[in-house]
Amino acid sequence: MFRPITSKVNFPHLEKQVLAFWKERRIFEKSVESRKGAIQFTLYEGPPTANGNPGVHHVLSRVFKDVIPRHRAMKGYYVPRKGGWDTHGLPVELEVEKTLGITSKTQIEKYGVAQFNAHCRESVFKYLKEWVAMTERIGFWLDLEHPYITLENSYIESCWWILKQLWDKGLVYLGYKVTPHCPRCGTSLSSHEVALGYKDDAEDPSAYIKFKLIHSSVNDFKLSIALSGTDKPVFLLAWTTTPWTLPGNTALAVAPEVEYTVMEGSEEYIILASALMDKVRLEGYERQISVLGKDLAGLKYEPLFNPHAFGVERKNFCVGSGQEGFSYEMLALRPADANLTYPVVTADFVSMEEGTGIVHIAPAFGEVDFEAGKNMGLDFVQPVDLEGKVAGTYSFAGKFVKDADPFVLDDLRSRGLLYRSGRITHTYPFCWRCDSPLVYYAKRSWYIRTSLSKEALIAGNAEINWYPAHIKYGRFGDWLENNIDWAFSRERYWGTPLNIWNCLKCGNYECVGSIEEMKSKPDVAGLVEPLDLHRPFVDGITFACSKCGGKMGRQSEVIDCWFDSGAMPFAQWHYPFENQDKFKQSFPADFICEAVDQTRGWFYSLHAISTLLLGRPCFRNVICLGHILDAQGEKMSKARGNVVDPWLVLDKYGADATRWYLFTTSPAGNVRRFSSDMVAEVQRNFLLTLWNTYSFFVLYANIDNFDPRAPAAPSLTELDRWVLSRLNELIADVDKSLEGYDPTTAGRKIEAFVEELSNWYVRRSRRRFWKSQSDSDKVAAYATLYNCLVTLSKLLAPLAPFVAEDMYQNLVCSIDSEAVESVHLADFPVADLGQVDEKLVEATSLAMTVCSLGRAARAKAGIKVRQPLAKALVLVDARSNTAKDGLQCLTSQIVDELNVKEIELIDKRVNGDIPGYSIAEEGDTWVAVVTELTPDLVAEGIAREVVRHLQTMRRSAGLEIADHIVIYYQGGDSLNQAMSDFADYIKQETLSRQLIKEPPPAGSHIEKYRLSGSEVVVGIKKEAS
RNA sequence: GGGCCAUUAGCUCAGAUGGUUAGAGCACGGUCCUGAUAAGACCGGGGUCUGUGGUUCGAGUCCACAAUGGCCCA
Repeated sequence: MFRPITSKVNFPHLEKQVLAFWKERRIFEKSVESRKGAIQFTLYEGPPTANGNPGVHHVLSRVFKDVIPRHRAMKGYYVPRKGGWDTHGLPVELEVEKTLGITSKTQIEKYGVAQFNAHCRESVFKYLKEWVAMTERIGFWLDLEHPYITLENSYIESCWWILKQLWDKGLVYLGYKVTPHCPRCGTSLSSHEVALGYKDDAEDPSAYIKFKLIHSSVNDFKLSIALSGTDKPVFLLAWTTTPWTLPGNTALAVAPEVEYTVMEGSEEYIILASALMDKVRLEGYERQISVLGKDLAGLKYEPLFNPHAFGVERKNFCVGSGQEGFSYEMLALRPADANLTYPVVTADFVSMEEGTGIVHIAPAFGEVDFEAGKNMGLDFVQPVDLEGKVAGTYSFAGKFVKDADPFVLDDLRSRGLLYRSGRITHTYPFCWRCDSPLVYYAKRSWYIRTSLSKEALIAGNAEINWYPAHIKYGRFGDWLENNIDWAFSRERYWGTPLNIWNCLKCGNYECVGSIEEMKSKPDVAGLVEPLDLHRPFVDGITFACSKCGGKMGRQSEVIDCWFDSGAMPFAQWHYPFENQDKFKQSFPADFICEAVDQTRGWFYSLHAISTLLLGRPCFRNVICLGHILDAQGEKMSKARGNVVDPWLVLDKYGADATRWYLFTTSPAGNVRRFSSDMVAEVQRNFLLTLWNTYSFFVLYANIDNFDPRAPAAPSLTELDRWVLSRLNELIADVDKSLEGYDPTTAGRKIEAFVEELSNWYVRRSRRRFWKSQSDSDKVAAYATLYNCLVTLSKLLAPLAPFVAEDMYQNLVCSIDSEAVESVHLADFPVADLGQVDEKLVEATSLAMTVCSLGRAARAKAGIKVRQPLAKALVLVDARSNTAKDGLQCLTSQIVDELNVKEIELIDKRVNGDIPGYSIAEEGDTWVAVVTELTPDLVAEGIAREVVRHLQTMRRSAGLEIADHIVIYYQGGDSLNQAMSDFADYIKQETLSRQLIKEPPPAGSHIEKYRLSGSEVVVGIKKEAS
């Protein structure tokens, strides 16, 4: 006996039982351990940043992370799955700042770093609970009992080791980086934060500035001819929206191959790009000559503000060097120079879209400017402090930069250096917290020299399979092609502390690669036991400089948390300090999976660290998921209030429905809209169809005491052979799709099969299950359907693990004590291609079309299917004998389905209407049904009508399917005729022993209705058994 | 401003390598079927395949440009 199945299933309830079963029997652990010794298949878990409650998008990535390993485990691989948690980083700090009501670094330091970090640690563990609960509920099998946690000393130590390796290879250096800086908060913002604060309607000055050329620097022939013998000053015209940056100007840039024009006015010459003359609208000037941008290169001009005259330092870029090849960028002080000039340079970033074609460069502000300054050895002048106030002795000194703008312009105007000024609205970033305009500011930062390994990064990427494929040479490939060094230090508190110490006496830098190394340094002091490798505790650790014996203190920065997560292939095992074997077995990963935003996040940090350290990639296959939007296509955000809580969906529809929806509704890489209505649809359309097929089987198999262990009856019908053919095709398709990291196609194929299984195989087989004699045909039907359902449970297991488990437990474990105790411990099905009969599949598909047309033909004539008809004429592709032959074998199925006495396959098309026939056609297929009814056919129709009523009555009387009844009836001639002519048929169909032509006795279930124009009374009574 | 992806019915999605009349599910209206079904069948309404050019005998499909949305970066 199988456990009886109700058709009214509650999936969330069922899933909780399955979860309890897995937990109690430790099925996950067994699914891993039972394959020990087999080839390993490795998943790297991209650690979730545990700084908030998990959302639907986290469910998405976690179910995709789950399905592939489940499949591989069933295929016989050893698939350990180590969980992990990303616990460091700015997001965690921000969350804590919010709860503490703190908004700046100064406040954090005042509050106390130790206490602040203690909050961070606590905050992270608070969310871990939520994450564990969600992970378990959705059936993501992951070892959460032994996860790696990035805040643990062992993890940090591995990170230190990695950095030391890179240090020893000369890949770590100190440089400058232009970062978006909030002058009010006094801190840099991450790119993510900057993205939060762009405003499209920021209003700023739009000023055209005149830079006075040093006449003697003109060496171009054309230019010198044009300007010879004149005393009129020559100006280069540049445009800016940030006048406050002008004191930092140290160069002007032109586009080398673009034409520039010298315009002559009454008092002066002005040079600008020819293409922009109309936009700038110089009035009262005449065109003199034209030259190319490169002809202007090398010209010198007078600074607008000579920094030396205003008490501001002038520096330039150079390279310093330290211990063992360690080098760093530095800015060296330049001597005061009253006759200072700045150069005109060429650059490819000069745009002809706006401005004058001559770009003002201030290397202290703006990344492009800074890079230009570094590459071309320009001067560096920083006239603004970190609070955004102008330094020095300018007339506008002490003012906030934006407030200084009008004063800068006034100053220039008074000296005749402002050509024109106005206002402009454009896009500009503001601090998302305090709304201050951001200032791009060059700051010191530690770098990893990834650009040196660009070729290796690109070569490694060639070995990785990306799903979808376009990421490989698209978003990720482009990112690698444009690789720049990784600025990995952060001036923050909660993170892996930077393991670089600096000698306060001689300036020497040393990188510490392990706890032991640190402890064994000469004169080490400040160690606090138990050791906590976080700030502020590591900040106090000092030791003696290996060069001069001076005191070394730690650089105060922490390491970018992307470095933490990218280090996980090593650090999750505390490699190389422990677990060297485990590391080797699990490197590289076969599979990783995250959303597309990780191309520059985790995908990159993994790839960069692995390539720099070992020269090869650390993952072979990667599914790169699209993002989830709300039902309207809007991004989900707390501010919009459109975030879907995954628990609502999980509680209402269950994890299988949610998983199935996420797998099948659109390809993994697509952006997708999430709506719980769609999850409901998946449940109705797929899961319930599957469930009903399963419960149908159990219902009848129990009535007939079907035993799948009995020797199979080999008398398979065409219908059985068809469904087994489809089943084996399905096995091959699903296996291939999952091997190819495509759960979407796998799920869709299963859906199509379940639809056919339910609506063709079971529909067409009902009579075989229902008939009273237990012959070999019936056994064949049971065996076939059983085979389909058991196989389905295994095919479903990776995708919908809960319902698969329930089916397997009931269909297999309940009757076979030898069977493995869970479907997830079973072997994945292997297709038997010998059972695939393509011709039969094709013929059946044709038969389905014929039935569909036959029903249409009946509908046109207004004849219900219950009314038998004498004959249907069928014409299939006239040229194809195979189609006709194939159909010939299936006529019994068509006869049944169309309720006709006979099918005639004809060879020639009949054109036009034929009297007495109703016709429907589609493509090459043509079906006509005879509409004429004989008295016999009418009587049979009535009999079927009666049966249908009786069946409904049985159900509404609450009888069991196998209960026997007695029938009482009264009615007109047509009823009497049908009851006597078709007595056997009626008795068999309705399980009745007697048909009694009398009024129903008391206690019968009675119905009155009209049949063929006369009133009938029918009663049924359960027969005492 | 740059890059990548997407755009097919009211909604969610299919539509190798270009080839008859562009499909499915949901939703809607009607009819039918049914002792597994919360389902199913048939019919119907609903499409300038985002737009504009181009290549071709032929374009939803290939190319260019544009629009809208999303993501990443400025």
